[in-house]
Amino acid sequence: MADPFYITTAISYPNGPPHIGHAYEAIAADAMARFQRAQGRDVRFQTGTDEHGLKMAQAARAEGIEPRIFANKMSLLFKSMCDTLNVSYDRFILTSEAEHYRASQAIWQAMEARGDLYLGRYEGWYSVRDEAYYDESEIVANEGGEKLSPHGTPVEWTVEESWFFKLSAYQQKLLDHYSANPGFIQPDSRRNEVLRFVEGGLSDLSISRTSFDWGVPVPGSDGHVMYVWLDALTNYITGLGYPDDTELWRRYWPADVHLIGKDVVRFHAVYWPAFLMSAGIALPKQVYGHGFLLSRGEKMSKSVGNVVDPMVLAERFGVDALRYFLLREVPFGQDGSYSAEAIVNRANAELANSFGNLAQRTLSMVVKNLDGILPAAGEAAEDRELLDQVRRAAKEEVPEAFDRFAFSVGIEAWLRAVFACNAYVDTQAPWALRKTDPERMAAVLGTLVAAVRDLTRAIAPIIPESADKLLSVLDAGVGGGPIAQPTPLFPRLELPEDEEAAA
RNA sequence: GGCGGAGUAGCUCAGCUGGUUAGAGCAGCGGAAUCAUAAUCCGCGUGUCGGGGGUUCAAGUCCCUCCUCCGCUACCA
Repeated sequence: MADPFYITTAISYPNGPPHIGHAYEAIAADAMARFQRAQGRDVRFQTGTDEHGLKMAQAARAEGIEPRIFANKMSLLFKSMCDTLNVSYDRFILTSEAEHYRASQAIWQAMEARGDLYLGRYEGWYSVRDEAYYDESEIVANEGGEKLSPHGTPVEWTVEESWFFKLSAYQQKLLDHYSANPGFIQPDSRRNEVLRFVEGGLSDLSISRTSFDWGVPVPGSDGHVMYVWLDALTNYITGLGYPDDTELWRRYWPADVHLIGKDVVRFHAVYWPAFLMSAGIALPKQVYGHGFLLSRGEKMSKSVGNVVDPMVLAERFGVDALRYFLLREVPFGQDGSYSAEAIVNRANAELANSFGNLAQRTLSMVVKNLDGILPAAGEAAEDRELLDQVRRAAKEEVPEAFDRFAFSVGIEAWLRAVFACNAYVDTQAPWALRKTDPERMAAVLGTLVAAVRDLTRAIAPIIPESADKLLSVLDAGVGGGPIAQPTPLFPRLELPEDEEAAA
């Protein structure tokens, strides 16, 4: 049986609709999942939403509905985003599901049985109106000397009973794990930050709350619900059937990679492995913290009004153009910049003009001059040379890069091969051969067909819909039957009027 | 404050353990071609490699220092 590969995204916090960052992570994880499937791995891919915690409870209250109703409603937006973007998840998990409660309580009890949990007191500046604790550094005083939260609400020093996890006991174990598994946290820049953080010492972690009740109840401790991150992280094993000894569990745990944003690296690279060690569960093989997408170089925020709705982009530019852009433009792991004109430029130059047009001109000539019958690849030196180059890109360079999340690197290698094909077309000039040497023309077109097929398969994880469309045309000709007159794969995009003004 | 990263052509960036005339893509300019979504191909890049100092036969590439930006983290008020 094929080698298993379990990949997860972080679960999204749906206190608002999905933004481009959620789409980015889902698309990257999907590209990896599709790539690994194409490599023959037995892939399990999980994503979902994280619905507990104070902010969700507050957002629900603002809409005047129950947290659970609100959560389910918002979660649907994320699921439908994934569906629209062709994100091929096997499991879309909701942390409000009953089985997730069971899994979260089970891991709690396993940690408790280890002796790592104790009841203590959590103290801090608490705002009754916000139902939230604020750090000392966030507190400001007004003219009367009254302490205020960042939102201007009064705060008071509050002491609350809370369960704690002995995170401090895991400092050395974590450091040992990091050094024994250098690839555990990627990229290296994130790894170094985590190392320094852990080396600096770990405090015990407050893992329950009594100030609100929208969460997983702590077993045997009325009034306490679990700290939202404890239950959120548990989603990765809930989805495999934990705590039951299921087939999924035996097959896919430990996960191959948790793909997450750089903002939540600490939760995944410090807290989660410590929880798992405590519960006696194997650790995931890798935590990969990707970068953020910036809007024209600036952080997206609701107040600036530059938050981008991925569904609008997909509608405007096409799902594959969007997927391609996000993975092509930004070196994965780093922050990157997005803009409408950048999408249009990439999609037009690389997808429509270079690759789409290569397929179009090739297939058009096959239909027009060979009655749509796919010819065999040529045997001349220049034919072999081209195919060698294409195959080196498609079967070595692209997979090597994709395997380590270096999507932009792989796509660049792919593009160089596409350029080589276009140069080959111009050099060979099959339209001239049509009159002088029809056999040679067929050999040239056959070479191109073979090249296009390899290139399409290589890029399929990035642009699955378009790749499938093209491959189905090519496959139709495999039995010797004629292929139909092709239609352009990628429309040339126009920059929308309002974006032109903004540019 | 501490730790880390970055500052290279108009733009985005490559440049590994120091070594031939510092590179790529995009944009721009010139030319060719006309099969194709006016889509392609070929040619053209003298930039104080952030500033200053130093080590070396030789430094974007090492050392010191200064400036700017970013990330993680600490702390004071």
